[in-house]
Amino acid sequence: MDSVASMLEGLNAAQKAAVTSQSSVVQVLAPPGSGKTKTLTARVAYLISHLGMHPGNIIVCTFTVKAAREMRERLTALLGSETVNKLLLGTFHSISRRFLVTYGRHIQLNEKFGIADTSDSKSIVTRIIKRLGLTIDPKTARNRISTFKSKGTTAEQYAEETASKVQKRANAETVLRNQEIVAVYSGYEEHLRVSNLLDYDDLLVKCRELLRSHPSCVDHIQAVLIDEFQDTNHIQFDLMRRFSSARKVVTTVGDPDQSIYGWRSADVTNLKKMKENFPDLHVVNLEENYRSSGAILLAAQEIIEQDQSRPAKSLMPTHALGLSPVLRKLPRASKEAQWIVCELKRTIALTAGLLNWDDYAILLRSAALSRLIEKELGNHGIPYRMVGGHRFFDRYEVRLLLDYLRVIDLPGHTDALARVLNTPARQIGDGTMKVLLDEAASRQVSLWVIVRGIAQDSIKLTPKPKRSEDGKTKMVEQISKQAKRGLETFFNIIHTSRVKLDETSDDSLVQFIEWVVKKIGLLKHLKEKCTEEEELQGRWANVEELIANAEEAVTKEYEDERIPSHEEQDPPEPVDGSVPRSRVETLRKFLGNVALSTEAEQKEDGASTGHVTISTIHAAKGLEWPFVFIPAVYDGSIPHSRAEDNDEERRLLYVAMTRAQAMLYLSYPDKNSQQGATTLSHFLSSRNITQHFSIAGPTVKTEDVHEMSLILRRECPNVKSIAAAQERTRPREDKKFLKYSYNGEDMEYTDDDSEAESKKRKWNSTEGFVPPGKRTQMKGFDTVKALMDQGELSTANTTLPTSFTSAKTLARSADLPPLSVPHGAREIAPVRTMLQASSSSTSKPASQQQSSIMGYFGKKADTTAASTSNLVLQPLSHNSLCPHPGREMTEASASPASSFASFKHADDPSCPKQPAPAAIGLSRNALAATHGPGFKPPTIANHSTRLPLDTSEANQMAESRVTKLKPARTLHSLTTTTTPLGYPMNAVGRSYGAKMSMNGWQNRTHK
DNA sequence: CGCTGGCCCTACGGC
DNA sequence: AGGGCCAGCG
Ligand SMILES: Nc1ncnc2c1ncn2[C@@H]1O[C@H](COP(=O)(O)OP(=O)(O)OP(=O)(O)O)[C@@H](O)[C@H]1O
Repeated sequence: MDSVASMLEGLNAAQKAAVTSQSSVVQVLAPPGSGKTKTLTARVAYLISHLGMHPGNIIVCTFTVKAAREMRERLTALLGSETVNKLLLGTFHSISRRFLVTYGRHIQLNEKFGIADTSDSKSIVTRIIKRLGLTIDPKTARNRISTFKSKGTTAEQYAEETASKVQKRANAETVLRNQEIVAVYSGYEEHLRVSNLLDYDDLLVKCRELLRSHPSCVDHIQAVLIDEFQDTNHIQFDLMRRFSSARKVVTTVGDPDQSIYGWRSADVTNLKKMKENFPDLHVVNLEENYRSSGAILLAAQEIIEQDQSRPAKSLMPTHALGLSPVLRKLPRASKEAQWIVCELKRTIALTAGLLNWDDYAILLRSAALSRLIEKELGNHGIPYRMVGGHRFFDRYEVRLLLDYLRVIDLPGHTDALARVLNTPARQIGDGTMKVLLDEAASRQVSLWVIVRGIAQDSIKLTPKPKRSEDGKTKMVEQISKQAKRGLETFFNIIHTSRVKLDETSDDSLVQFIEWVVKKIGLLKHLKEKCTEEEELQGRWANVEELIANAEEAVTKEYEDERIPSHEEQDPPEPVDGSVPRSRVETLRKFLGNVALSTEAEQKEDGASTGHVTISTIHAAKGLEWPFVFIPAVYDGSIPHSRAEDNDEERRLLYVAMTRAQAMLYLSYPDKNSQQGATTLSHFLSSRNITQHFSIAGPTVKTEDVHEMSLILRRECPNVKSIAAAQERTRPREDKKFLKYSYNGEDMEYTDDDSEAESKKRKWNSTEGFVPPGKRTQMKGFDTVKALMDQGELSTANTTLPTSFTSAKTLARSADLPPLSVPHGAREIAPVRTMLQASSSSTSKPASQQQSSIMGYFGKKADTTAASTSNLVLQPLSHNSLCPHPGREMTEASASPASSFASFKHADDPSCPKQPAPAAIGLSRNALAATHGPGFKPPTIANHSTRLPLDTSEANQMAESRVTKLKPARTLHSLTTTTTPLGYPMNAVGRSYGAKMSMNGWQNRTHK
């Protein structure tokens, strides 16, 4: 079938196996960047176009709103928007919400329910704690309650548990605390119930309740697909089972190493529970990484392998080693921000149009770290966007308007009501508020009923006796005249708005909101609040953005509120898709979307140059960028001082690093914002790690740009424009505060010619940066080059610096099997052999080499390791240096344009027979392999047929490289062959990748 | 009693 | 940046 073929285009064999699996339950377990999401997407397409499933009968769950958006885009490219809009696609929460809106009445749920967001929950909990005079911290209480809910423990169950503990005379203090929690928990649940609110956990809990008692709601569901399964919690697992109960067709993808949501009860063991629940589970592992450069992966791999409990797993780069990642120390956070921006501007200029601002991301452990960076970006007029963290919908002015809308929709929403009742000020202060709330409590009605009653004079509060100054007592109204007037004003706003909302009219939701804004006098209120014009502008712009967002939310064709049941699943062509539902419903849908999305979706204005993304690491999950900066990598920030799970913090760093495609920068300030001295994150401080980093950013030579274009699969700017860019760009080198990184002096490097030297500096964990002259111990990235540079190619000549006392290290490398080869390696052993063999051509000291390779493949040796490992030390023949025979090799060596490495030889007599052609060839090959036999690797020559780049120019480019460019950068390509980075997958009979076993994953998930 | 302004504290992560 | 708290004023 042609459509299937096109659907499978660009997938490797293992991915295809997962996509086309005839097994009903498929689980893809694979490392970052291996194409899990891509596979899941293709599987959806396969289920629809090959197996003929109806898109309306397929549930696709992602973990974040952003991921859902990304998935929607990818699917739309495959299937077209009409099909994709019918899918039940979204987060667990949004899908659950839709089921509850549609069928909630079956479980006595008022389907007009509102959603209690974080600040609602917080204020409810705080109020209860105050009312009961408890001592527990509201945030702790809220977290505990959420944990109970997501594990399925109800308030009653927990109360019983606690009671039984009391009888067992458990620790008195804990019992007391638990009793407080019991009280808050039940009070909280009660409050939600009477306000007709569901909190985030309730959406899942209630949906499960619905499906438990009415499984027929999902009778029509033919397939369930779930991304990022490692971050699902107990209830979500159960929901997955129930969603799929009719056909039991499930596809999940996940990676235990990327589990970063344990703090909200995500449970990695859900991965292993799949096997228990679905014995005929088909497990597919993917091993090739298509995202990142080899150097980035080496560094990231080294990080994750610090986790001792983690089994070794393989992760094969498909790209060349690429540019060395950077780890940089700066004097202060403000300087760190300056350096980042400087480096941003330098690299975007030097890459001559290869990149735009969209290609940069700055990933943060906590959102608060963004402020200095935002300021600096603003100073330089660089467009940026903050994702995650401090939320747009939590801004004062946005929140205020939203709360009004929520009260209009649901006057029983007491918390929202309490927040807006006296904003803008209406003489309804604390005193009045207390009177109103007490009255509501004693009458057992909502606050709204009291407000309405007083405003309409149907409720009159009896005056209370009060002692005046002269000692006499007299009767005083509980509600002052001014307060009463305020209540009337407020009631009027809500009431008339509500009437307007209900009446049939052609007005859109946007017009309605604008009307409400006027009615509130929001602009006037903001004018009074803001002291500066600029602030007002900003806040008003936010209000406008919210309104624009409402328009968008409503015009979205997908996410019909109600889930079409199976009878009506293929409804006759809608008379007119735009027939509006009632405006109340539209408003409710908008408010629901708001509560379930972190950020307002923003439209890009016109033809822009894109924007830099600033994001929390959590929110960056599943995404990728060509250039990634991770500032503030110091202890206390990451791992965060309040984090409970150190391993999870490490995985967080791993996730952040593996977002990068071509270039990765880590940095930290010497002093944190409170002037306290910081230390480099202990995840990064060991020599094993720092060896993977350089101190300064790349020089960005022509060949670097070319290599980046290969990694990014983009067309490479031509030589002329790159040269011109280099001519233009100032500064050309990354030297801002470089000296500080080197010796801790708070001074800026000015223009001088010592960069070349400083560029060679590498990290040393104990001494900071070691000047190149003193450095003798090097591994990994720069080893080969350095050894060549220094002519130190034998063990004897390589002395270890004292800071790197090596007895232990050497022992370690000697004791352990020298190479751990992943399970699947057997299939590609001949190739690997060549690669390993070639690596010894540099006569690197065996111990160094081993630990470097081991570091890549994991500490725990595989059983296959021993046999293969011997090969490392085998002598090699020149032939064996060619890892990809046939056409590829011929091309690589014959066409000057196809390999930079080949020029290295012409140029550099110090390495007469380096296996350099393999380097670029590797990445080319990898590309070719993933694109099938017909694929032409994007060499310059090929570009000339596709680009408006004429042959003479191409020749020029090739020539310029031969004659003019100093091929310093071939180093990294060369190094590619010294570690088993990637392998030419089309060189051997190719059952690579597809392994239907749990492999290394098994160990972890069966713990 | 309520409003306003100023001060300090405090910020992990997100559906 | 926002919330809580206090002082001073209407
Ligand atoms: N077979 C392939 N050939 C070429 N590129 C691929 C292939 N599979 C995936 N990619 C690319 O690799 C990148 C990462 O893919 P994807 O986001 O699906 O990985 P992932 O496993 O979901 O990563 P993560 O675990 O970080 O979410 C994407 O740019 C994707 O287009």
